[in-house]
Amino acid sequence: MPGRFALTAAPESVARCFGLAAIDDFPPRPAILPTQPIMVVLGGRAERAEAFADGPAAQLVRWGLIPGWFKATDRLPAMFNAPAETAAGNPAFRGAMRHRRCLVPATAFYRRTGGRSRTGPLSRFSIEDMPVFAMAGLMEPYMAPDGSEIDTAAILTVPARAPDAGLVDRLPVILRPEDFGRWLDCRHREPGDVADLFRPFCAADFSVETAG
DNA sequence: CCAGACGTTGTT
DNA sequence: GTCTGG
DNA sequence: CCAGACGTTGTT
DNA sequence: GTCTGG
Repeated sequence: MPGRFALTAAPESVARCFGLAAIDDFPPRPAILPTQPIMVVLGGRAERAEAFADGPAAQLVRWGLIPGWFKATDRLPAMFNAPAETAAGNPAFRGAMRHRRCLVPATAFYRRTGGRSRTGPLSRFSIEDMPVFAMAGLMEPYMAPDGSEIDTAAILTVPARAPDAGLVDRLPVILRPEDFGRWLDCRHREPGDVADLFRPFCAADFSVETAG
C-alpha cells in the first residue's frame, strides 16, 4: 500500500527494464503521490485488445482508479490501491483485472512500519538487485462529464507474510521480469491464470531504511 | 423485480 | 457495469 | 499520500 | 485537530 513511491531512474534505464521501444523523457521523481500522473506499462496488440503499439508501451495515467461507471455527481473515489485477494471479483476492479493489467515502474516505495499502531517511522523500501522494479497495477479509462477521457490506475497489494506482519500489514505486488509477459497478456491469460503472482516479496528481500 | 451499493489507507 | 439485499 | 476546509439545519 | 477531496 504505498501511498507514496519513487521513480528516479533514467528514462533509458526504464525503457530497457520493460522492453519499451520508445520512452518520453521524464525527470527524477522522488515523491510520487496519489492523484499525480504515474507511468504505467501496458501490453501491446498481441497482449491487449485495445492496444495501439506492437510491443509494450508506457503512458501516463492518474494514480487513483476511477471505475468507468462512476457518475460525475459521485464523490471521486480514491482507489489508489487494490487488494489483490478480491480484485478479480470486485466491481470496481473487475474489468481492469481482466483487460487492462499493467506494470508500474518504481525505484522505491514508502510505508509506515512498526507495529499496528501505524505511528511508526516512514520507511523506504527498495530492492538491491533490482534498482528498477515493477509493481502490479490495473488501468481503467474514465469518461469525464465534459467528454474528456482520463486514464486512471491502482496498485495491487497483498498482506505481508507472517514474518513481516509486525513490520507492515500490506505490501505492493512486485513482479519479476520473467513474469511480465504473462501478467500483461490479457488476451490469453485470465485473472485466474495470474493469481499465483499475488505474493509479496518478503520484507527480508527489500532494503528497508528509515526515511523522511 | 428494483434500489442501492460498489473503494483505499491512514497520523507527511 | 454488476452484484447484493429486500 | 497531501492540501484544504472547518457555516447553516436537525429530533427515532 | 480532523475530515474530505483529489
